[in-house]
Amino acid sequence: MRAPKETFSYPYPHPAVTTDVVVFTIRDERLSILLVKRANPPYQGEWALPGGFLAIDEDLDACAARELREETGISGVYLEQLYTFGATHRDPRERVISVTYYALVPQDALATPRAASDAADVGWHPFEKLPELAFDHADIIAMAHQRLVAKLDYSTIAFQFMPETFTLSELQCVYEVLLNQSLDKRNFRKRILSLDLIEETGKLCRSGKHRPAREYRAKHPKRVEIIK
Amino acid sequence: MRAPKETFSYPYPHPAVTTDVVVFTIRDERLSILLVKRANPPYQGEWALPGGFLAIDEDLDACAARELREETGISGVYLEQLYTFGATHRDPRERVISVTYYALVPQDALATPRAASDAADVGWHPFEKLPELAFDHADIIAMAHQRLVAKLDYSTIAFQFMPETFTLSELQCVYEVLLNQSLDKRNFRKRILSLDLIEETGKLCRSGKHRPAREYRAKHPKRVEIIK
DNA sequence: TTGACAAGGTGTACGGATGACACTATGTTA
DNA sequence: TAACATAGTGTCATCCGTACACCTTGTCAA
Repeated sequence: MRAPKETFSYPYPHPAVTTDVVVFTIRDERLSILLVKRANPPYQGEWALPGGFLAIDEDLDACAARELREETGISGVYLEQLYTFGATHRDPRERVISVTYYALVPQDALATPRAASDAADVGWHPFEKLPELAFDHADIIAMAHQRLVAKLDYSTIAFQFMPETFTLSELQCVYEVLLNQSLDKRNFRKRILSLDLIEETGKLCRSGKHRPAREYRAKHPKRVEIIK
Repeated sequence: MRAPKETFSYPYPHPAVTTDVVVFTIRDERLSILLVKRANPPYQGEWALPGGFLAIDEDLDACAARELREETGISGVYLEQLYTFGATHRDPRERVISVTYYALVPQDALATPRAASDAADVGWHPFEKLPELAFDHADIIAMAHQRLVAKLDYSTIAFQFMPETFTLSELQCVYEVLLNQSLDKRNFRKRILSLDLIEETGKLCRSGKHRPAREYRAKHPKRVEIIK
């Protein structure tokens, strides 16, 4: 991918620029984060966020999307710039500025992510018990989580965790996991339906030995609306 | 400042990294932004945001604060990272990633800013009638304004526009300018005082031929609290 | 001295939104 | 056909946001 044949010179020192992505999903009713095990130094063998160096002719958003796709096989998901981390010694190799993003992956996404060449392993880790992380990636995750929870309050960002169709109970479960508290079923339904942003598909969702639930879909699945 | 004696070489191309700062204040009951007129190409003679290149051993926040101080003489003000702009051809010279910040300057700050060596001029411009701007700086300002207005709703960020002591009418005026609408005096006072984040100094503020107003100060002037 | 001026400072009542709360409905399975 | 497990539904009390008008007080000029 990066095969040096020449060198690139500048009259002033330049930092390297990377993008790193905090990928959230909800698995088994737990908020989880996708991590890759580093195959090479520094921090060889430790878990880190997917990410990598910006190509010189590539937009930042494109770089984040590409790294995500290359390192985990995930694409087409919600991706938003988070913050830029640039402390002077956050990478022992050279000065590195990391433009960080966060991504939200729907629950069902059959994303058993595959490891890329420069990763020894890839896997989902529950947010509540993350391993030790390389670089300042624990700080990045903390900020991403903060942003995600804040956005629950004033946007429909949680819909990005849902598959194309879903039931109200499933949606409520996502909110409960993210907020880490249980919600009243009637109030929850009242509030969500009053937004007028989801509609019934007309189908029922059968699962288990009990009454089937109505199936819904987002009217604009890709859109994150600001509410209230 | 940047006197090249040698060159710096890397096995892969590196972008340049800059910080740019959107400096807001309120002057004459108008939201205003500090711009510098560029003394050198590209965009020579056009207005731009204060900012400049990141030193290789300098933190991002420090770079923004330094550029602000060097180019305008302003320091010690509220400064927060906004967003990172990195479109591939936003600077004609080379690939440049701009980590942008916004700053809030108190009303009274006797900041008649002084022009630095690489600026032909420095001055405040009303947000409502900005000149043509260099690079993608108009986009940066638009995003900063959006962030600022959003934060009014759920934080005490507006206090950062106030001098050390101020009256409730002055504070209300700041909110009215930022929200671009008039507010009810009683409701405004009720809401602000109920936060319990400002206190009376005990002094009165005389100005004009009318009843003097009580003077207040923020209990924690440097802190921006999240409210509600 | 006094009266006009101009902004400072104060309370109440209404309506909508939010939060608490419990039972019936329906498909599955044994 | 009965037990089970989740789906689905409405009301009432409380709180919060908003609308609204008059008295107070220092200044200044007549």
